[in-house]
Amino acid sequence: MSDIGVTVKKNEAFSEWYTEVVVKSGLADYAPIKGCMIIREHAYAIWEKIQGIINKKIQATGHLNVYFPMFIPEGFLKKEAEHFEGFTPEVAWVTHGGDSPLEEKLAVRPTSETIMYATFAKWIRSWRDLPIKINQWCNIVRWETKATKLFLRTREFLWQEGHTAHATSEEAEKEVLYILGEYRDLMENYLAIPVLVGLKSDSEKFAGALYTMTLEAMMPDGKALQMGTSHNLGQNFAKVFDIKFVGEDEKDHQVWQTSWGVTTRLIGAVVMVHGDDKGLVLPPKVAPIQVVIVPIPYKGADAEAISSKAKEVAAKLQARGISVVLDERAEYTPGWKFNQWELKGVPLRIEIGPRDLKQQQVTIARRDTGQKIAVKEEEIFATVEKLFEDIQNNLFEKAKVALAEKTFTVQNYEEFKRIVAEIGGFLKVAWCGSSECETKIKDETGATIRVRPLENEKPTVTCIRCGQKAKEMVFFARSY
RNA sequence: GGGGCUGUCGGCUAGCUUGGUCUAGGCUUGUAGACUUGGGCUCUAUAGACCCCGGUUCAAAUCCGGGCAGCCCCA
Repeated sequence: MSDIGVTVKKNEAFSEWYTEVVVKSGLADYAPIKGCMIIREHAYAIWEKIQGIINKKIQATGHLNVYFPMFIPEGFLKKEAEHFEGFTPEVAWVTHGGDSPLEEKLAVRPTSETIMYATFAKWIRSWRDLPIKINQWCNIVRWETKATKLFLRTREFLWQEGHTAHATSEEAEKEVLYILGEYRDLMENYLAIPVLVGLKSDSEKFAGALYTMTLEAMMPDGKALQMGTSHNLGQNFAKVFDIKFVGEDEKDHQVWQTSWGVTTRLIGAVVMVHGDDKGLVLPPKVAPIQVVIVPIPYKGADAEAISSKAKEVAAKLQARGISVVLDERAEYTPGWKFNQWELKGVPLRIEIGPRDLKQQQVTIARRDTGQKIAVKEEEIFATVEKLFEDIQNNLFEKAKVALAEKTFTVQNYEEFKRIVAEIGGFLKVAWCGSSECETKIKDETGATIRVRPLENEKPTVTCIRCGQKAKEMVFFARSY
């Protein structure tokens, strides 16, 4: 284990800073397989927090967890042409069992629509079987050929994928928006990361979907990060997998479907958005360890009394549902511990030393601001709760400011190019709606349409690229 | 997709340009002990490395080729 802290500054060498923080804080490690990562204890604990939040949300609305095989027969993938075309370049194939070649090669799932929907066709016969609302937590393999980056782009990652089938188009549409709303709540109110929400353009939508809704965040280096997607699949898969039911009208109908997911990439976003030169900064709502208590047992001080006070405080906080670590390791100095827990992003640190004991108080330090305050013993819990709220809000507010600072409205293509090249960020522009302009802008600047916002305002100017009549205002950015 | 850079103890690195006292040095870390503890204490002892394959050469960490891996920049 390396115990040396972060050696580069976030605003000087962002990419290296990110890698250092991820590795040194114990979130992840490089795996001995190219493009793959080891998700370590700390990151997995954050992932479990995210799982808890999502499970609670979706289970409250009748979605249940399942598990489907990770192998998908080639024939399944091929059924929906656009889907197959979209995913086949990065599918990992299983071709042999032991030494014997398989009759039909198997894809290691790049996503599970096809294997699930082949099964839906068996499960669904009547309108009474609908809706189907399932979700699975699993790993996904997409054999990236581009440079990989811890959490943001790896060949294998973890996600949840929700899949639903409905009797009507309206129901499916409602589901897509419902999930979008819950994702937004997760990202903004738990991860403290503001997002732009809206539609993907046709060239960026999910392969096989009618349309894709997306949530996009802005990273400090000016690149956008797709945080989650919710797809309306329409009847595209229902047609090819023949998923039909007899309706109340006694006629055959095809189902309407949705799928939606978020991945471990969210953890990378938290690192990038909130982290600082000392390491991680975790929002209290998703911090696996919310409070660390560091006793300061001076020589000659009553170490026994300090230790028992620390235990007492820890127990009281734990009893109220707060996740606490009491760091009584004698072999490390307090200063060393401060640095280590700061690297790991623990939101609050409570110091208890002789001075505190004498005055029946503790010292509480905030991770986000570094501010230290003395708190009377009887006020510890209330103060901790209050500080959690403050930190959670502070992180979100800071991220909102950062997003606003990196959002530009431009009407001139030269200025557009300059901002993309020099600053990055989201560029709000008028767009004619043609994929030609979209492609040209991508080729000329590297920026793509990240979001077509839901609450669309009518453009008052012409298309940024072609100067023709504009259809809508969209957000361009370069992205991860 | 294109270009560039880099691989040395667990981590960070010196050495490489100009092959030879390199028997590979330092810091950090690990282990044992002592001393300490309000911001990465100090001391002692000890452990630990030239990415892999091939080539050139009397001689390779150093030069050449290939592989693998990582990073950066551009699209």
